[in-house]
Amino acid sequence: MTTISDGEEIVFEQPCPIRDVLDRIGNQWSLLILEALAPGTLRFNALMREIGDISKQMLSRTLKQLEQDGFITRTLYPEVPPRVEYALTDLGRSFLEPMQQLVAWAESHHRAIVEARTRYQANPEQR
Amino acid sequence: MTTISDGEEIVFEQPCPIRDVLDRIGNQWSLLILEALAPGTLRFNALMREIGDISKQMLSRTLKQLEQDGFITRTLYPEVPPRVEYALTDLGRSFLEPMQQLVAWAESHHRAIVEARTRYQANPEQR
DNA sequence: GCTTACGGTCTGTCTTTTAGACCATCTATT
DNA sequence: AATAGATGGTCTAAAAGACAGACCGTAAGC
Repeated sequence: MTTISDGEEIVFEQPCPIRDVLDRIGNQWSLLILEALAPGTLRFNALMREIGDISKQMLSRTLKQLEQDGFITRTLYPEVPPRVEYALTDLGRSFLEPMQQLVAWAESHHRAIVEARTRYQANPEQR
Repeated sequence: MTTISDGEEIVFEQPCPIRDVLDRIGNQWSLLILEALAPGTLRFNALMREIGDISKQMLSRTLKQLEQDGFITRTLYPEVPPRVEYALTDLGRSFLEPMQQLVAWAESHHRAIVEARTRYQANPEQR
């Protein structure tokens, strides 16, 4: 992400929206979190368990980003121990559709990719 | 990526294909490269110019991955100076469809995301 | 009084990304 | 004749990012 100093304030350049969106959702964790939230609201630790191998830090940070970008809401119930619920917004839900297409593609072409890798490793002569 | 030692050899776990596919195409550069190649074959330096702010190293590395995974082909013409052409395979082209959907979503919801960010920064009190 | 659970933050380490120099060969310019 | 630029990369050192794990305060359960 390029930043240019415009007088006193910092301006974030977003030449094409794709870059901008990719910066956020173009990482493993964001997509996995959105997928985990697709069926419904989840709490912090429930998300951790659902995803399995994400660290607290990355979950916390990614959730913050997703909230910031309007994909999810964060609701804190001031109980003890605290309860925090994360849920998709309309924007987040609208993103599910293209994402599901991607996931579907991944599932149906996974075998082809694995095969391509095997082929690649079997023919190192032409490199 | 989790690895478990299975007796003598190392086994790479790929519990869900989504993780596996995301590992490769779930990064900025891969998607941008595939998008750049969508209209047709391009040479190395042409790709650099097209994408603009990618380093040679990352371009080289990501192209290698994409080739490995069967998304693109690499054709070296042994001339001087050397000419290397990158083109989408059928697999790569088939990926364009879900990707275009994602790009379309990004374009049409970009404004909403930027607005969400602005709102977020305007209301720091509830955090 | 010790452990567990909650939702995180902080720290130090490890990995990835980046910018930029470098390589060999040829053509075009000065 | 010297030099600059283009080709498609690799290499290195520094910056940025991700990770695991310790830590926090409060309260309930044992």
